Amino acid sequence: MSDSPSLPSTAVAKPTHFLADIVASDQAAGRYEGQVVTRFPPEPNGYLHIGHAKAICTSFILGQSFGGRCHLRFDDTNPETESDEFVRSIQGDVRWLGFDWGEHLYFASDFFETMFELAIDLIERGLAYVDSQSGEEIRSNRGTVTQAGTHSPFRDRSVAENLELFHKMRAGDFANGAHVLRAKGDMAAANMKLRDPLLYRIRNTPHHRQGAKWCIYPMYDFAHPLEDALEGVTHSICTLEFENNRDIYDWVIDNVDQSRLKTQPKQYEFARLNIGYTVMSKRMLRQLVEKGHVAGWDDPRMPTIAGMRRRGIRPQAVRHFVERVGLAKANSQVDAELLDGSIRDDLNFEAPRVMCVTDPLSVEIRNLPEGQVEWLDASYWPHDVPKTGSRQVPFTRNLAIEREDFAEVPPKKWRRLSPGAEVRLRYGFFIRCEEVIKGPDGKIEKLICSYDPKTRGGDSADGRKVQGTLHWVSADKGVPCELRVYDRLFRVENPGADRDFLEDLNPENLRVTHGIIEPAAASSAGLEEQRFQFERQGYYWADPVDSSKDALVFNRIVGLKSSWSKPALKTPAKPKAQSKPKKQKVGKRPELSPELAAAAAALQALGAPKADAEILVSEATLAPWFTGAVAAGATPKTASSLVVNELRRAAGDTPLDALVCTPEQLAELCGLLDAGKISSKGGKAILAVLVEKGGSASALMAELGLEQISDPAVLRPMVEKVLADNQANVDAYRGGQKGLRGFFVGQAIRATGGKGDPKVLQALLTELLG
RNA sequence: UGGGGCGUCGUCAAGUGGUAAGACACCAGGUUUUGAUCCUGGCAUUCGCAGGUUCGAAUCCUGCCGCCCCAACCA
Repeated sequence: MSDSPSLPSTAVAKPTHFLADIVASDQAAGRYEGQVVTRFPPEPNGYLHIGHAKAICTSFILGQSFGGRCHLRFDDTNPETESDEFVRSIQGDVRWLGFDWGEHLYFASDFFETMFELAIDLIERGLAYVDSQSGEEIRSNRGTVTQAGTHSPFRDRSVAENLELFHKMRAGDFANGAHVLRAKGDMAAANMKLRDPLLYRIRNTPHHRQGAKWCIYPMYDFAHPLEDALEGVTHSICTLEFENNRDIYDWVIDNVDQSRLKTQPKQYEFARLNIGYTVMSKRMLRQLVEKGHVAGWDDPRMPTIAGMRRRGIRPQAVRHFVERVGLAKANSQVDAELLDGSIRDDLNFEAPRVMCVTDPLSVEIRNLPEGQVEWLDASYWPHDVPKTGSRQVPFTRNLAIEREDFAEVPPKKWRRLSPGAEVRLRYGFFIRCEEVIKGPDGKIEKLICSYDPKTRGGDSADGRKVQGTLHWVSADKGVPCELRVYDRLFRVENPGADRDFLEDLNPENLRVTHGIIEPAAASSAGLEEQRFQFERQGYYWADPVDSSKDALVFNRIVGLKSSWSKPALKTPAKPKAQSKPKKQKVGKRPELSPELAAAAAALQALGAPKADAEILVSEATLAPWFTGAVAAGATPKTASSLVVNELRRAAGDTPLDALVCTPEQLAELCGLLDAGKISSKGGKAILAVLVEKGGSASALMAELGLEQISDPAVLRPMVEKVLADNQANVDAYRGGQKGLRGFFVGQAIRATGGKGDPKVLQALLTELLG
């Protein structure tokens, strides 16, 4: 679009999901003059969460990758819950994710005047009326899912009266709820949303952007399509629960004054994101904050964008996660592990490795004199991260190691420290534990160790091996710090499924410890959003709110994956593959009514198989095709099969009694099929043309070149060539990979230009492949 | 219950009549001064179930089963 050069469209890879298919085909068909405009339309009444991130990424990337754009629009049509605070936080969150709406920032409220005019126009054309029923009356007169609603007694008010009332509504002459504006829909519609949907309601409440200008506000179903159309949106993407609203969306677009609309957008729905062990609903998130279960909307345990940001997750990780999750229409719940994995993948190449002991146990190096400092060079990066850089780490007499890295009685396969054992201190020396000092309560207070000066850097001169490598920090030179280790917010995968969701809260979703960090890391913590990997512990960064130079506070962003856990604490793995119940009860096929049964029997008498006959009588337009074709000489079985299995699909949206072809033409096609002149595939190709244009089946066969080749002598060399050209697959097939059969059939059919008789081809293949 | 959707590996998800992609998880080996990373290999004879059509069906037809959404003056 010429007026919007703001979004670089080249950098974004094209997605491959179903919405991308729709956009691509719209562009190919030249709809919207090839333009693609999407929008992200949050209501400013809460903070954005990771579910919104999916919607944001989807809409922005879809727009950008097809050379279009994506708008940010605030759907602020309900003044009672909305505020500027949310407008600001949402903008910040979208920007943080890396998206830019350029000049295309909109507010539904900026369109209020236009919407009002459009509503007036609807009233003038008799398509909307002012209803003065109470809310309760409106509800009860709407009917139920199985019963039609009843018309409002006010439905037939004159245009003049409607106009007058609506203007008075706007003027503030009425109390909340006194009147509403409704569209004249269909009170008997199966889709409840179409039963005279509400367009406007009275709300004597000031609006966060419009002030006291309005006291009537448009409803979502009226406002949303208009916002889209007024902005020039082409593809309006939302979540599955709006599927039922699509009909009104279209109604509004179709019935409103067309000259005011920039585009005629269409709505498409995708499945919202769900993740295990957390909640995503605004209501539940608000409760967590308001009841103090978390410290705020940006608490690092929250699935909010603000929470993730404060936790230290980078937007790149979120975007990668959304990409991995995919996009479809099936309700689903993503494994929480996928998010963690995405965060680790991102940080693995971003975070320099440093050492921090999160739960210190004192170690005294007996043979290193007090005051002596061995400075050791330590790389910031492991061998497989292509980055360079290192720092000096002090090794002194008093050290700290992780309390859980020592076991007085080591379990099997223990690769850490234990009495008498030797381990390597990373980048440092080998040490051996010689003495364990306990306090009066029996708790281990200190380990007395010796170090081997000849192992400086971590390699022994004599080639002796050590059972493991531990991270450590000099207690003399290290810096104390607070560590906040976050775990899953909830202890069950589906919070609230069996009880109040608050009872499912994980009591250990935050563990605070006091540790010690090496000096080099301490001095760069908090600088330029510095993230670290604390070796063998996880990824951390300084909390942006609570950490300071004098009092370091680190958030654990995500732990490292570990294939080791203490046997006693080993978390029970997910219940292993409880394979689904293979059998399920099969339902009964409903009985045919006596009339239909008689009709079916008559068709059976004509030669139709029983199952086909029952289907043929199920729709009035179906049976004539069968009887007509049989009357024209078609074999009953072929005719019924064609009508039942193929005709309707080939007809598409065209009613069967409006097709241009005739039962006689169908009969001719049956004859070709029966005579083996064409394959079933060729028959379908002909049928597709027949329903569109009609004509002679045999003429079409000649025209389309579909006449079947059935002579084995002609086909054999072609099949032989296919096998010769695919020797590797032949070997694999003979080696037992029988699935390749389909590959050969496909190849053989292609080799014959689609004309080879599949039956003969199959026989040849059987013979030649053995 | 009427209507609208959706069922493909433990979890997501491609595939629309011709070899059941890929990712995460998992398992087994290898590298490793992080029990991490990385590398290699394995991981759906079968697509909710049952019939039918077809040389050939996850894909077409019929029926059934299961889950989600809709009866706010919320969005």
